[in-house]
Amino acid sequence: MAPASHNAVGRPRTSSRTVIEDAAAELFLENTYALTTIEQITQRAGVSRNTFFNYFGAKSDVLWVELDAAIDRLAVELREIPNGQPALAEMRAATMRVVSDIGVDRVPLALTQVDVMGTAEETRVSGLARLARRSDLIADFLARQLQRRSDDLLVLSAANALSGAISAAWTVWARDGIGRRPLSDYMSEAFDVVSTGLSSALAAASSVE
Amino acid sequence: MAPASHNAVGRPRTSSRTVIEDAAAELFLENTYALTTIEQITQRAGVSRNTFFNYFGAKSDVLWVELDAAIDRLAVELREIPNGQPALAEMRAATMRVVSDIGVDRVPLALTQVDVMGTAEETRVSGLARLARRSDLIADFLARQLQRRSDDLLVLSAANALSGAISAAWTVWARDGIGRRPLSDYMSEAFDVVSTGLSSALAAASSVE
DNA sequence: TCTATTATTGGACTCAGTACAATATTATCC
DNA sequence: GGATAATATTGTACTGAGTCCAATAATAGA
Repeated sequence: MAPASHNAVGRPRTSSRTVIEDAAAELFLENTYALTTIEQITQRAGVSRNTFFNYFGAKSDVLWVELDAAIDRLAVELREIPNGQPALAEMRAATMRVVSDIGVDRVPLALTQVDVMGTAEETRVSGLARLARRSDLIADFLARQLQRRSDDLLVLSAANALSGAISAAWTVWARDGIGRRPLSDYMSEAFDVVSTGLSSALAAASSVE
Repeated sequence: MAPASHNAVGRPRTSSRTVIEDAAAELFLENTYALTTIEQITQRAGVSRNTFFNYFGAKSDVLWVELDAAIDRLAVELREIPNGQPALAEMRAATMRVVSDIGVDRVPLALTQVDVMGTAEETRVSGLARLARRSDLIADFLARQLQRRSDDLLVLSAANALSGAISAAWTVWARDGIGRRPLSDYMSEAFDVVSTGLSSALAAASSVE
C-alpha cells in the first residue's frame, strides 16, 4: 500500500495518515503549533517519527491538507479546459466548481485556529507556499489561453493577483468562524474585485463610505 | 555600535554586516544557496557564527536585503500619505517613488542568480514572506483610506492582488538580466493590469494575439 | 582613565529534515 | 495455503538552522 504522494487526494480511511493528522490537530490545539514537535505527534499517533515523513514532507503540511486538496482539484479543472476559451471566465468558473464542494468542516487547520494555536507567524510562511503553487497553476493556464509565456509580465501579474484574491477569500471565510456564509460567496466577491479592476472597486468602496 | 534592526536601511559601510553579505553572496554563487552553511559564511567573513544572527534573523534574509529595504521605504511613504486621498493612485505613486531609486545594482540577490545559485525552490518561500509583509502594509493603508477594517475582504483582496502584481514586476525585471528596462517600467505595467481589471487586461491580451 | 553601552563570541542546546538500510506487513500469483 | 514481490514502517545516525545565555571585547562619552 503506497502512501501515495504527499498531497494525495484519495483517502484510505483510518490509515497512518489520518491518525497522524488527528494527533497533530489535537496537539496543536493543546500546545500551539510551535511548541508541538513531530516526535510528540507520532508518539500520540502510535507510529514512529519516520512514518510522519512518509506522509508529509514537512511539519507544516499537516496544517494545509484541505487547501492542498483544493489546489489539486483546481489543477485538474484547469488542465481540462480546452484552448481558446475566455481565460478569466473559465478560471473563475473552475475555481467556483472546486470551492462549491467545500463544507464548513473542511477549513484548513491553519486558518481555523489561528488564534488558538498561536500559528499566526509560523503558518503564514507555509500558507504562502500554497499561494505560490496556485499562482503557478494559474500562470500556466493563462499562458496557454493567451498564447504567451508563463513568465510574461502580464501573465504573472494576473496570476499573482488572482491567487492573492483567492487567498484573501479563504482567509476571511475561515476567520468568520461559525455562521460564515459559504466559501463560494467570499470567492465571488474576491473575484469581482480583481476582475473589474481595483480602480473601480476601490473607488466604489470609498464613495459608499 | 548597535547592529540596528535586522532590516536596517542605514548603512555603516564595511561593518560586520557588509562583510557577511559579501561573503554570503560569493559562497552562494560558488556552491549554491542550499549547499552553503552559515558557518562557511561567517568563516569567510572572519566573524563568529553568532555574529551572523546579530544581523540577520535567518540565512535567507541575506538574499532579500535590497527588497527588504524597498519595502521599508514603502512603509514610510505610505505612512506619510494623509487620509482621504484616492487610495489606488496614492498607492501607485508611493510605489513608483520607491522604485525609481532602484538601479541595476540593487537587484535582490535571490532574484538575480536564481539559475546560478539553484535557489529556485528554497528562496521562493522566503521571498513570499516579503510579499506577505508588503500585503500587510498595503492592507493597512487601504483600510485607513477606505475606512474599513484591514481584514475586510475587499481590502485584503485588493492588497494581495497589488502585492502580487508588484512581486511579478520585480521578478520579471530581475530575470530580464542585463539590458532590462528600469524597474519602474515593469511596475507601471503590472499596476495597469490590476488597476483596469483583469477582465479587460486579459481580454485585450487575447484579442491582440 | 573610568564607565556605560553595545558588539562579538563560546558553548550548549532543540528540533526539523535527510539518508539509508533493515524489517515488518500486505497484496499477488501460483 | 505458501512463496514472492511490493510497499509500509521502523531504527539509527547524521546535518544544519535557529535559540538562549552568559562571558568578554570593543567603543563612545564624560
